[in-house]
Amino acid sequence: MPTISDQTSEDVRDPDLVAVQEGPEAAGELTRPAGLDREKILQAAIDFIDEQGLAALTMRRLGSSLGVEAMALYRYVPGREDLLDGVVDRVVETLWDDRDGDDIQVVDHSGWQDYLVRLAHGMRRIALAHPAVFPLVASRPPAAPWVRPPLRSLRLVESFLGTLREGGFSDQAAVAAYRAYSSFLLGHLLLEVTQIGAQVSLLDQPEGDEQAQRETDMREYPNLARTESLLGQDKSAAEFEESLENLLDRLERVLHEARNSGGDVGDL
Amino acid sequence: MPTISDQTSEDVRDPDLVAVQEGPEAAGELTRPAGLDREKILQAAIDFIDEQGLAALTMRRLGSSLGVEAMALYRYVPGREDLLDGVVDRVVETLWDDRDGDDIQVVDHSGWQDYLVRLAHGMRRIALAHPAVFPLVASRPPAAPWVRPPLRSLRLVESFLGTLREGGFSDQAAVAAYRAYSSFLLGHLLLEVTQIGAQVSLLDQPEGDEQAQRETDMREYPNLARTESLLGQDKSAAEFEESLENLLDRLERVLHEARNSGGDVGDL
DNA sequence: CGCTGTCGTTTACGCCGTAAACGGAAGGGC
DNA sequence: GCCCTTCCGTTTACGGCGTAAACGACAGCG
Repeated sequence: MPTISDQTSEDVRDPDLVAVQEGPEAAGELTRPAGLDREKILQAAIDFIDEQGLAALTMRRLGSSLGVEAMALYRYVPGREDLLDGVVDRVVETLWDDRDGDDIQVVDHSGWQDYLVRLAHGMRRIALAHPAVFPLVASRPPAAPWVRPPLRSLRLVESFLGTLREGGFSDQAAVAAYRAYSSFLLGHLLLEVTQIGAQVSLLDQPEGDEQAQRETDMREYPNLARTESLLGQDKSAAEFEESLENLLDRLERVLHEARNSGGDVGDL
Repeated sequence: MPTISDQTSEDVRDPDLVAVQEGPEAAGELTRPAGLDREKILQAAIDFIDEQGLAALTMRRLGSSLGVEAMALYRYVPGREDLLDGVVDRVVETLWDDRDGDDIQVVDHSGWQDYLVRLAHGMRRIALAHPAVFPLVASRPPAAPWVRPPLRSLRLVESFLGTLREGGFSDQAAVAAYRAYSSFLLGHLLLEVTQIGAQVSLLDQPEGDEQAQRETDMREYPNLARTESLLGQDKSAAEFEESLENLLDRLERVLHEARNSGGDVGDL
């Protein structure tokens, strides 16, 4: 499907120009995706995963979603694996596009706590915006062993460490905080998007006799049966804030203890 | 490699019985993998992933690792996806085989704190024993939306909730603890096995001129450059204990506050 | 006009998951 | 002994995958 009918703005233009199929640079960059480039392909891949899921993404299908044969993609992308890496990079980079994103890169924050809160909210926004892409962000092998998902870029880790240093953390404490923080973020966000995916996939196959089967299942699990409605509730947002605050408290405690007792700045 | 040489106990047996290729039930279940069954296939898949990685696992290769054509597997396993589900189940079930595993299912513990510590150590043992399988444990869609990886079985969640109830938690607090605990476990363990994988994969391609390239990279990242050796250190075990203790402290605080102030047992 | 470089297409290959038909041995009733 | 069913691994086959390589078509430029 090459972008619905035959276009609107083009039909008005000079006939001979239209006849030669429209040069790629004419009419700005808001035309249809006729001319390929790497960014357009990556964005199309992100959209595709958001809509059809990661498993459905193949080079052939991605190509045809761009109105092009699969092999055309290989002029801009070395292969499927590199495409996925590019998708991850591009998604993570949207962190800087955020209203809060600007503040993250600016050196002058309202303190490291503010920075960590903004960063956490930014990553959560990304995860929720692309729940089907986030597992990729979480599990693709990082550039270096110490680049921990979901904080997947050197630039980001650099700003993280710099901010904590300015906040009074020693190098050791900053690194320890980086690790604790990334564990928290990854665990919470991955579970949150997994839950979204599971809820969606359960709607597909309602099954006929779930009632009888469930009761026999639940007979052996009284605690599950009793708390089922509680377990089903989604309080992700509140739990996220709670866990985040707890982590900040913990970091603050470490920081103050280190200040008061001089010596060992400790491993958090 | 069909379990070293040709066996010991079989060679002693009556020749004509041995000649007819050995019936599947004879000589116990410790014979070579001649007769297939679902458990043998799942174990072979786990071994295969541990050795060659998840991406290398195909039905054809798994078959030939068992000395059999790919299609033979389909008599015991409905398809590849179900095979992977089976792998996850089987790996998680080894939790009960542990020395501590026995204690986990026994009702009478030395308190819920002890239970949570044993459970955490048990899951960590599994993750480290099968680092290439663990991402599967982390990311496969769970049976129900509220079954949160890596605590992937109803039985496990049931015993978790039951233990906390016995420890004095309200249903709400127990469920909240379950969520906080699974987030912590998933985040920490997934990052720990990712790091293992990354270190291994970096050894494959040492590259010639990494020195010059790294320095140009690092010029823009002073905090990274300064803390590089710290970032490279692996203190996963200590951090795991630290985070776990912190989580237990937090839960304990919630529990006591709820006891003293009666009313709202809160969301942790 | 023809040369050259750019970019999408065509063709082809080997591997994948798996449906379906097949063959041959095991075991049980006559 | 025989045959017949049942079990279980193999063979064959199909469509889809990632991607290497050859192939036009067309734009810009001499």
